[in-house]
Amino acid sequence: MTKVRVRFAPSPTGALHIGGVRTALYNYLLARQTGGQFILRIEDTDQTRYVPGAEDYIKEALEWCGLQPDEGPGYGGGYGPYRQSERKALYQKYAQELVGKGEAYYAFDTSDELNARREAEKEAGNHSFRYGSANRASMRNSESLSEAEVADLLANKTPYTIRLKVPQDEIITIHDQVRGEVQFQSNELDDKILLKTDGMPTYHLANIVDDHLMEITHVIRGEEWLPSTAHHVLLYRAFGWEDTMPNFAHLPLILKPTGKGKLSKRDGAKLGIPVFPLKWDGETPEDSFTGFREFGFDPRAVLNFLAFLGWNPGTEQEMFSLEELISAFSIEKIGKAGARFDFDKAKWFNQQYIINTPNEDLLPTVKALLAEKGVDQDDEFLLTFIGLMKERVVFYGEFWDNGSYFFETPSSLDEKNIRKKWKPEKQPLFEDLRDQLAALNAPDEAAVEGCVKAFMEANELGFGAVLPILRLGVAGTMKGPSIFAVMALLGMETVAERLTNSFTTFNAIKTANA
RNA sequence: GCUCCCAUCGUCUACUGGCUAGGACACCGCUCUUUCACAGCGGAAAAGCGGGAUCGAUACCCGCUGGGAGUACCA
Repeated sequence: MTKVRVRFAPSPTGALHIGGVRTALYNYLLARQTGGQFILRIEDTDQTRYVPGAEDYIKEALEWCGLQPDEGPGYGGGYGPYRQSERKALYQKYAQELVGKGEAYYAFDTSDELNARREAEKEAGNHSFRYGSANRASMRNSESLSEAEVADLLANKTPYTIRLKVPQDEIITIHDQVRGEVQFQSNELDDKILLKTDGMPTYHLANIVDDHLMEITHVIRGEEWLPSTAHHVLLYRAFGWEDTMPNFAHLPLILKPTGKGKLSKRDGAKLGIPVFPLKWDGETPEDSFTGFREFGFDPRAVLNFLAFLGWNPGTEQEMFSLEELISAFSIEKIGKAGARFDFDKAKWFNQQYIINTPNEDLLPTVKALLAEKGVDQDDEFLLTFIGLMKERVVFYGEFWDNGSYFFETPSSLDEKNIRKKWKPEKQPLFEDLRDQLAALNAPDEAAVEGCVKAFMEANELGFGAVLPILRLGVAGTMKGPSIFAVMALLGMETVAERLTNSFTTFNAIKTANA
């Protein structure tokens, strides 16, 4: 396979959307698979939309996912700078080159004039006004004005844009690796602005210049770019770079979980699900969002989940490590239709990852998370705890949420079940069991089980009469791992103490309810 | 409005010009477990519609419908 150079080129206007992470992933996979380079380029040519911190967010998000760029701002590489704002002079030079070649021209129409024209056309019933070959001559530009007039306007520092001179009556064919051949009629295309009045390039110019200079071989990006690809092809042609034009692959969009349209940050807030990799602290609460990381996702699960949104290996395997994705990935297998964001599936992936990760590998994450809750337990205890809990956990945070009773007296009690199961008259019996357990010397799970079973037999009691009381008394809940294992880990001292206190509490609950 | 893209279970999807259209998530039931979960087993669940070409179409072509994107001195 030929070596590739691919780029992920986000705009630093806020938090990186999860769809962007998928785009980055696909680019990364292709680069790794071929021994090529994965490049991060920051497209910050719109100064009005620039958001401080967004670039750091993008990098942190990629790194959290394990998608380290080979080149990019802060990552080195011989094709820099990788921030478009630092390449301004370059774009101006290339824009001028195009004007010189007659492939682009100066346009002096102001935004206000253009808006007024659009309005007027609309009133006249023309809903699709565009600045293009059909009406270019009636606008104020170096195509319609005399050379002297243009020279004069330029000499007077009249603000201008540079527009691409789209040819007339041509069919532009693009070859998309996902969609096949797509054709556009050039008369439908407008003369896109390449250089804005502030001297900054638009996406179209900067993108083509950079992809060319950075020797990009494959452009893998969202489907929203498909319509403007015709312009991009025209640009390659205008520069005479057709022979090194990259391959295009336009990815299907990620759609809302329910309803119409593509996934938006509002869906996250509305449905209480993350749509960003990491949390984003905006200026206002409305502009602040949680991320998959904060939700308790393992980045491997996020990647695995995202990989399958719009791509499928064609086999029935679903769990893929990054390494496996690298070798299995292929552009040909990317789907064409938009994919709905299915949070349930994301949860399932996460659960699978947690279950299938060795306890030792889970330890650092779980330990850090418990430390925040003030837990200070030795690794041996924690490892057993993880083994007991991991198949009952979907998000990392649930190790604490569902297992805090391993570290402190249960804070909440399942009163409903206590009322149902607790028989005050049986208290002496359970005190007897408690004492028998307390007499055990550091028993393991089997020993605890043996003790309880012997007790049940001696008193002719069934599991249903004893186990729920033990569970409720020790953990406060009916849910959880084997009660024998829980007690063995907790130790008999703690067990006896909790049971003693629980009997009192149980009676209180009973009488309060009576 | 105009341009472009898309169309298999509720969701993500597989396969194929001829098969009971396969898997996964979610859902329902059973087993395991007197908890929860995991796991196993089973169930319900799909080719949008209409035309063609073909001996035969979910598959190829056309139209319709539906969905999506673009249409900025935003990316």
